[in-house]
Amino acid sequence: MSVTLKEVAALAGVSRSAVSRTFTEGASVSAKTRSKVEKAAQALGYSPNALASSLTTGRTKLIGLISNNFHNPIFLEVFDQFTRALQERGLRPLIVNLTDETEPANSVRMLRQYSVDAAIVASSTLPPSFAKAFHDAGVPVVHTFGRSATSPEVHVVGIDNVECGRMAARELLARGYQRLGYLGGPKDATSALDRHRGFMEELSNHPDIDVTHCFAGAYSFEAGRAEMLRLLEGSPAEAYFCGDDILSIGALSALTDHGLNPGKDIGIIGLNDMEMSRWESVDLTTIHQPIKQIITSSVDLVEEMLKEPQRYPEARIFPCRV
Amino acid sequence: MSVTLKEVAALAGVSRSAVSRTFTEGASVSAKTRSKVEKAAQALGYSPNALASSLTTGRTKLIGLISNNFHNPIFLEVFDQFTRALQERGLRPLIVNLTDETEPANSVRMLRQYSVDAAIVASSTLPPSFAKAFHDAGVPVVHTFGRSATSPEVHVVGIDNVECGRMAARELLARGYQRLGYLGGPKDATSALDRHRGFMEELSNHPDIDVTHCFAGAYSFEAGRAEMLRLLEGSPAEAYFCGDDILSIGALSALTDHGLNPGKDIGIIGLNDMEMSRWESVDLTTIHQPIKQIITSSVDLVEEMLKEPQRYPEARIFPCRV
DNA sequence: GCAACCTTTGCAACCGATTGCAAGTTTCTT
DNA sequence: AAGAAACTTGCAATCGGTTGCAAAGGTTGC
Repeated sequence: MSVTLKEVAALAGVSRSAVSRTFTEGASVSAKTRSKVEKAAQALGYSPNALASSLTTGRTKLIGLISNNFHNPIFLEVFDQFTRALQERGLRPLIVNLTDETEPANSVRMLRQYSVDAAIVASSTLPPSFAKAFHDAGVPVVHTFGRSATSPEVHVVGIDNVECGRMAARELLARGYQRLGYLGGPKDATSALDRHRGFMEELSNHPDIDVTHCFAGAYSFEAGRAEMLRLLEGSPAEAYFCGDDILSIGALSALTDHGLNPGKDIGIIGLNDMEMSRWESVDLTTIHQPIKQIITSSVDLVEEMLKEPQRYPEARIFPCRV
Repeated sequence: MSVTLKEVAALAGVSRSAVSRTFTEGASVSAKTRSKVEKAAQALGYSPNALASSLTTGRTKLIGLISNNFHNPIFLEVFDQFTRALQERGLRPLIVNLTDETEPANSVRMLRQYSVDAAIVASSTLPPSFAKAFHDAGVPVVHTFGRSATSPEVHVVGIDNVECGRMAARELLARGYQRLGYLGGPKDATSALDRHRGFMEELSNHPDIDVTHCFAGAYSFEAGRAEMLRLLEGSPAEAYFCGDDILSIGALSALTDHGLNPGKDIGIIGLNDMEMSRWESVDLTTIHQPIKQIITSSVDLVEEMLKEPQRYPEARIFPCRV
């Protein structure tokens, strides 16, 4: 089917080792044989089989990219950045879609079958224990968008969600709102829980402020919208902090439908910096998460782990801004 | 590092072949040895190395998934569906992000290095020649969202974009508009060109209708919005057919900003059925593309090609509806 | 011109599996 | 109970590469 080392060696009139060495960085080959080999390889259209060589070298350059978040539009950008960052470094992303699956066992087995060099868990709705399962199986792992505090067992790259919650609280206070609300989603996202915690923490210093909370049924436009509509039936707060931009957009849509003016009648502050939030003519106030840096840093970390697998777990936390 | 066949064989007290056969569908092993092997494998936590076996079997179950479309939100769903459909069938997606890259040579080489069993080119902005490069290199390929007409050389799965253009024209005519416009994007998307052609074709039967066209600078919200704003400066048509929903949404936003009421003051018809189009309180009329079926069918086709590589190229075209 | 050294090269073993073949077992016929 | 047929099993070669080792070749110094 495809051209092999042997055929190139035969054509070039050298041994198989010579061919192998020509394509190996830093191996000992004379200029003369190298050029003979290169000519032969060119003629036959040869390129080395990465999988076969991985057998002896123990490196596949395959990186498992694992996520369960295929609905939040922000993740399209996440995948874009990840795939590009990986391929720029000569690594290949092997995707695992975890929708409807929370058990790590399967993914771990699959990725070990393909001998990935490392895995990236990109999700805030997967528990730290999930990432740890890879670590325990001997697969170097980075948990991107993970929570730092409770898992010093694996590398984590992300933001300080508690601090983001505080920021949101401070921002709304600064704008003079008196009755605040938190609009969150399902409790399985550790990130949103942390944001909630930070929000409450900050407000506990202001006993005069009235604060309520409520939770939508999912992290989705529909759920955010439905929840806000429900709130509008009763007596809503003056401003809400939404656990995620996708909820914010839903909530905004509900406000508009009710003829309310977001930012004037009811304040909304989101988090994630979705491209869409800039689209809306009413510009949503949002807390910016430096996605690009987070991802670059995650991939850096992966590369470092390839060199030094036993590296001590590290948390890289990036600051956010309103 | 990880457990190998040999160790399992040693523990179970059988030959390596016996172990290999217990993990191979339809191989000849007695119940007794099978159970011995399974027990040993269990104890050691063994699972076969897919890459090593690919060496002899010639099958990796790796499928290249190639796209350059990481900005249109509809593609998050596309990736979701593709990755799930592939993994349900025991295949693994190896992603290639083609942003800023139009030369097939690199991707072809890379995917051959990893001996992918097949490739899926998922994009309407990549030329048929791109997909053909894989075919020529001996890699079975399916071009999803490709154009059927001019490339009987590779398998194509998608919709009839010309017919979609006609549908849009008929729909707008049925609503009684007299002055119609086409709002397209850059000319590199064959899909949008075909839609344009169908639109014009249909209208050529109605010489009494006034038709204009214009092109936005990109397939993006911003570009659609900017172009519509520009149109509103002059004397816009009564209704527009947009080459893609993302343009439609941008255009809608422009209308709203001008205090116009989409659907009443100016009609807009889009194409792609973005989730977002349902979000807008003003519901955008859009031509629905059966994404899920298209993808399932693409993956079916990939599977069939694995069995029968020389299969004659086929175009699978799905109907759309308004 | 010779010894000591460094570079280049091929041999052969190995990575982790699969598989054709032939020998050994078991089961079925008659 | 003997022979045929069917099933199991291990050996050894193979897939496409890599790499330690030792021999061969080339330099250098004296």
